[in-house]
Amino acid sequence: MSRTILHVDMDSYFASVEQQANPNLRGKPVVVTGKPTIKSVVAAASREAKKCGVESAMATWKARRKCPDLILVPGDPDRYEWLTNNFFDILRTYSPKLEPFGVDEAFLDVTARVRDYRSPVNLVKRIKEDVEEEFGNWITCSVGIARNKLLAKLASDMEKPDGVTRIRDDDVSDVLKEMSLTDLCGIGSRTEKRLNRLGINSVPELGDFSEKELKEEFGIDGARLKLMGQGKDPSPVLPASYEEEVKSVGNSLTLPEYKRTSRKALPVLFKLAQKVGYRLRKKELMAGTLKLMVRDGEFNVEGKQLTPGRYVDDGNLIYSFALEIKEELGFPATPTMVGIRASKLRSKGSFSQPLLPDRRKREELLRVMDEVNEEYGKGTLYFAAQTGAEDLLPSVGEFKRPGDLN
DNA sequence: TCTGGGGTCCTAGGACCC
DNA sequence: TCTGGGGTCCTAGGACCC
Repeated sequence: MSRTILHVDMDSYFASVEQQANPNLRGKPVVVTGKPTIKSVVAAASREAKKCGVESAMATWKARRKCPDLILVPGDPDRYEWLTNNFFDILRTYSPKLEPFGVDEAFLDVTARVRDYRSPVNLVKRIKEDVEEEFGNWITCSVGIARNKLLAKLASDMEKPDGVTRIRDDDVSDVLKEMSLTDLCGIGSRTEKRLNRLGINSVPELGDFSEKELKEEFGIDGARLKLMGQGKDPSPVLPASYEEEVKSVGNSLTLPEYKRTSRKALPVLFKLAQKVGYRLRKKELMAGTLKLMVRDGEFNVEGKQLTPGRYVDDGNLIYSFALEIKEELGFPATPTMVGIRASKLRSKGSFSQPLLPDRRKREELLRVMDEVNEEYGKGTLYFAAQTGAEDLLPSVGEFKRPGDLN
């Protein structure tokens, strides 16, 4: 039976949220960045900024050159996440089969509900009305309608912002002719190059290509690629909540030039460890695996992970394990980025053993620190080592006294 | 004026256990 | 003593997405 799948994509999400919240920003070229410095990059551009050629992932200095009046706004991830959950809740009232795709997109299988609205387009109109009612008229979404996720995603991109695009079954081959290989979600620049080497330069060519040869080149992905070339995608919409889906929590930072030595990078690593720890605690998660990543001067990224046999959510411990990994991994002479990622996550509630007194005190300390920082602003309380004084940093093995072990 | 920062999924090999 | 095969966990690395 034919399915009806929607792909709902918020337009210029972060930027629209800021414009909705602050009327002074409306109608103006706005860009949301991590930090509002000229060295960062564009996380989201308002439609006005896009008109001057500003794109996401563009360096802010470049964006400013394209658009001298550009307003930089620091992002507020917590607020976006909160809004995202509301957004998904709205969509769920139309179908429980909701699959979040990033923070501002979702697939929705409305096959069973289309009849109630006479046509999928009518159903989408209702969704758009709900979104406007909930978020205000500055926040809009674009929706693609098609028989599968691949095509729905393609469709939502065809008319933006505030668009509704339906790809009917009869139109699939005409639409695919107009698309480039990388327009298909799942084909990036690397895969495109490999396809080109096989003589495949367009989507229909991919669909017609020998499956056997595709499998020889891409292994198990070969069959999927051929289907993609034909506009086919059997994958189901997998219901999940945004929260449930978190598989890892990590932070990384490109080092400013004067910190690109092994020694100077350590305080940065310590800060990142604290940040990862804080985020884990806030989500009430513990991590069983930690990964340390470094990028060298040639932009090669190397990583090494460790599963220490215990679960952690304490930044100092995370740092301590990161140091252990570093001893094995070694650091490049000129590290340009460092990062820590925590995975193998378990909810804190699933640990039932009573804590040893040392551990309990430590937990209490962190809880108080987190509370103070939430109440009075980030960075109100921090460990002395976070000031960047290298001699205050914990060393390998610290925080791992016997009493600390599970 | 090279190239941020947050993620996901997949594969493949090795260790270990039954 | 030698043998096979399956399952699971861990790690490294690649590719892709927003």
